[in-house]
Amino acid sequence: MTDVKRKGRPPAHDREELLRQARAVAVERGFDALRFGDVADATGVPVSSLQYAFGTRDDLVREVLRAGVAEELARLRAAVECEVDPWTRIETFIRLGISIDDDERREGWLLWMEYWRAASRDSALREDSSGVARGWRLLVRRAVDDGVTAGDFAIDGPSEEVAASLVALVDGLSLQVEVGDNRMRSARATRAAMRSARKILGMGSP
Amino acid sequence: MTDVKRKGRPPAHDREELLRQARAVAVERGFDALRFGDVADATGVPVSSLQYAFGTRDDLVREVLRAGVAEELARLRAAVECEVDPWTRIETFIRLGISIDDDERREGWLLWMEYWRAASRDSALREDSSGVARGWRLLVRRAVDDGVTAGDFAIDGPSEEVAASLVALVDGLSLQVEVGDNRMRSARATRAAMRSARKILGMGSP
Amino acid sequence: MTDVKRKGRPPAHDREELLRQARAVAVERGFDALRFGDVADATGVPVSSLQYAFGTRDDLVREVLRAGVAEELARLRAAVECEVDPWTRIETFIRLGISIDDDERREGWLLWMEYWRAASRDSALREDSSGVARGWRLLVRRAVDDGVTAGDFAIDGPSEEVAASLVALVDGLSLQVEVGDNRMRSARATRAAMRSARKILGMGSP
Amino acid sequence: MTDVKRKGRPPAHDREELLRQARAVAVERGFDALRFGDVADATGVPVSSLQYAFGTRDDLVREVLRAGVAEELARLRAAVECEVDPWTRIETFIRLGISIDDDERREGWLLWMEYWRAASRDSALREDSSGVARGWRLLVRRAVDDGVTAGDFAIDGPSEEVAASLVALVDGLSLQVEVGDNRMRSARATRAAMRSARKILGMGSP
DNA sequence: TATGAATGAGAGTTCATTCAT
DNA sequence: GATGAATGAACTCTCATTCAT
Repeated sequence: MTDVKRKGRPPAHDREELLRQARAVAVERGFDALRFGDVADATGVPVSSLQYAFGTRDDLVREVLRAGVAEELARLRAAVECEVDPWTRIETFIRLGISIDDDERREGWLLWMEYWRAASRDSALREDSSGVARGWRLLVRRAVDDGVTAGDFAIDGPSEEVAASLVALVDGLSLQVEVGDNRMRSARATRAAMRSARKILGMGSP
Repeated sequence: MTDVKRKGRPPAHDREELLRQARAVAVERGFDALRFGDVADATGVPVSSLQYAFGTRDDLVREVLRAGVAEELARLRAAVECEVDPWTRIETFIRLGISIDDDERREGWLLWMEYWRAASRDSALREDSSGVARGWRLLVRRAVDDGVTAGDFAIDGPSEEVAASLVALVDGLSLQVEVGDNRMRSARATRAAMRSARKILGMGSP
Repeated sequence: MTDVKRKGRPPAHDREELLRQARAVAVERGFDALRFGDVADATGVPVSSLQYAFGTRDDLVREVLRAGVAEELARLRAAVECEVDPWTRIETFIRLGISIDDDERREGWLLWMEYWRAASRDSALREDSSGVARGWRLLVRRAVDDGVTAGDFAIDGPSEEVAASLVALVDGLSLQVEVGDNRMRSARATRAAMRSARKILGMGSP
Repeated sequence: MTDVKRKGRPPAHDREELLRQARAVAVERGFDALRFGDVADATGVPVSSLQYAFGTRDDLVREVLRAGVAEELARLRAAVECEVDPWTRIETFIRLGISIDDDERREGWLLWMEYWRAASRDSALREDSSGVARGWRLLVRRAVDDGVTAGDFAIDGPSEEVAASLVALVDGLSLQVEVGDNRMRSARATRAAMRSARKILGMGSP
C-alpha cells in the first residue's frame, strides 16, 4: 500500500491455504512479527480481505497457531498409531519428536515454541492448548498401557504420569537440541531419550 | 506532551536495577511488547536515557533476557550446590525446577519461555544460550557423577546424556504444568519426575 | 466475518421506520459518526440493503435530518395550533421550545443542532432549511398577527420581524440551557423568555 | 504520506499559529472533517509532530474550538467595553453579533456552531463552554445594570435574565440569518433585534 | 553525559462502496 | 429487488530513533 500495488500472484481465497501461508511467514519472521501486510504480500490477497476473513491480528495469530499444532498433532498421531508394537510406538514418538535436523521439523519446532509462549499468555489459547496437551499425552499413554498389558513394560505409578514423563523427555530434549549447545545434537538426544525411556518403562538394556 | 508526564517514581539510574524493572515489565506484558516507553514509565527514567544506556530495542531485550536467565541459573545453582547428597541435589533440582505455583516461579518460567524463543531466532542470543544450557546440565551432571561414584546411582550410557534426560524431564514437565491441561498440576508433575528420575538413575522404588 | 453477525432484531423494511432508527443512532453517537454499520446493527437490515435504499452516506444523513426536523416541526405545530388564544399559543411555543429537561426534548435539540450545522455547510440542505425556518416563523407570526388584530399585542415594526425575534429568543435560550452554564436551567430560561416575549409584544407585566 | 513528501512551507512550530491554521482548515472543511493530514498539508508540519504537540485528534479539535471561541469572546468584549453608554454597548453587541455578511464573521459563526455542537456532546468541552456562556452573558449584564442605574432602562425581573434574553436574541437571529431563509438577512435581523432589545429594556421607540 | 523535542515509518482498523448473484 | 463478499482508501496512533543542547 506504499505506492506499488500489491500484485504478484493470483488471490488464494482458501482459508486453509491462507492459514498455511500465514504460518510460513510467521515461522520465518517470528509470530510476533506476523503482519497482515506480510501475509498480503505473500498471498496477493489485500490486507482488508485478510482482516475480513480473520478479524483482528490477534485472531489471525491464534488461528495460525491452532491450525498449525492441530496439523502437527495429526501428523505425529498418524505416524505413531500405524505401529502395533508398544515400544515401537514409543520409539517412533521419540524419533519424530526429537529429530529436528531437517528444515521441516525445525519449522514444526518453532511452531511449538510460539504456541507454548502464546498459550502461557493468552487464556483463550491456553484452553485450546490444554486439549492439545492431553491428546499428546494420551497418544503415549495408550502405548504405555498396551505395553504393560502385554508384559513388555514394568512401570511405577500411574501410566498417565509415566506418559507425562516420556512426553517431557521428548519436549525437553528437543529444546536442548534446538536452543542448547551444539554438543547436544539430535542423534545424541534421541539416544539419551531412548535409554531413559527404556529405564522408565522398566525394560532391560538392549 | 504524549499525555501523561512520565513521572512517578524517582529515577533508578542503576543498570542492574533498570534491567530488573525492565524484566518485570517484559514478563508482564510479554517480551515482544517490551517498549522503551513502558520501562520509562516504570522506572521514571526518560526514554532517551534508556536508549543512551542500552542502545537499540533489540539490545535491551537481549540484555534483559541474558541478565534474567543468569540470575535464575545462579539461584538454582546456589540451592542445589549447598546440598551434599547426590540424590538430594537431584531432588532439589526437580522441586525448584517444576513448582511454579507461586508467582515468582511463574515469572521465572515465562522468562525461560521467552529466552528459548528468542534464542531460537537470534543467533547472538543462541550463542549465549548454549553456555547457559551447558551450565544447567553440568549442574545435574555433577550430581549424577557423584552419585555414581558413591554407588547410589546405576546408570546406562554417559552421565552427560543422563543429565540431559533429567534436565529434559524437568523442563518438559514444567511445560505441561504451565501450558498443559489442569490435570497436570505441579505436585503431580513433581511426583512423576521423581519416579522417573529414580528409574533413570537406577534406584529402586523408595 | 466482521466479528458479530449483524443480527438481533427482525428487519424493519419500512423506510420511515428505518429513518427513525437511524436518527436514534445518529442522535446518540453524533451525526458525523453515523455509520451504515451502526444502523445495520440497530435495525437488522444489512449494510448493502441500506445503501440500496438510501444511496450514499451523505444522502442518508440528509434524509435523516430532513425527516427529523419535519417531524419536529409538525409536532410543535400541532401543539401550538390547537390553542386559540394568541398569547397561549406563544406560551406553548416557548414552553415546548425551551424545556429540554426530559430526554425526548434533548434528543430533539441535538437534532436541531446537527441540522443547523449541516445546513450551514450543505447547500442542498440549506435550501430545505430555508423552508423549515419560514414555517417555524410563520407559526409564530400567525399568533402575533392574531394577537395584534385582537388588540392583545402592541408591536413595533412588521410582525414578521417580531416573530423572528420570538423564535430567536426560544432558540437562543435553548442553546444556553443546553450548552451554557448550569445557572441557566430550563425553568429560568422559560421565565426569562416569557417576560421578554410579553415586553416585545407590548403586554403589561402579569 | 502517500508518496510525495509533505514539503512546501517552512514549519510553523508555534502552537498559537498552528491552532489558527488548524481552525482555518476546520472552518473550511467542517470540524468533523478536521484531519491531522490536512493540518499537516496546510502548515508543513509532519503529522506526527502535530500529534506530539496536541495529542489525540479529539484533543486537537477541542483545543482549536477553545482557542477559537476565546479569541472571539475577547474580540467582542474589547469592542463592547470600549463604549461607555449602556445602550451603545448593547447596540454594539447586537451589531457585531449578528452581522455575518462578510467572510470573517461567517467564519466566526461557523466556529460557534461547531462549538455548541461539540459542547453538547463532549462533557470536557461543556465545562469550558459553561464559562464562556457566563462571560458572554456577563458582558451584556453589566451594560444592563449600568443602564438601569443610569435610569436609561426599565426592566422586569433580574438583570441576569434580561441579559440572557438579549444574548438569546442575538444568537437566535444569527442562526436565522445563517441557516434560515433568505428573507431574513442580517440587516433585517439586526433591525428586529434592536427593536426587541429596546422593548425588553423598557425604552420607548426611537 | 543525559535528556527533551521532533519526526519517519509503519500497522491496525474502520468504512463506504462495488460487484456478482 | 436485495444481499453477502470483497476491497481500496484513509486515518489515527504508536514507537523507535535522531538531533541539538
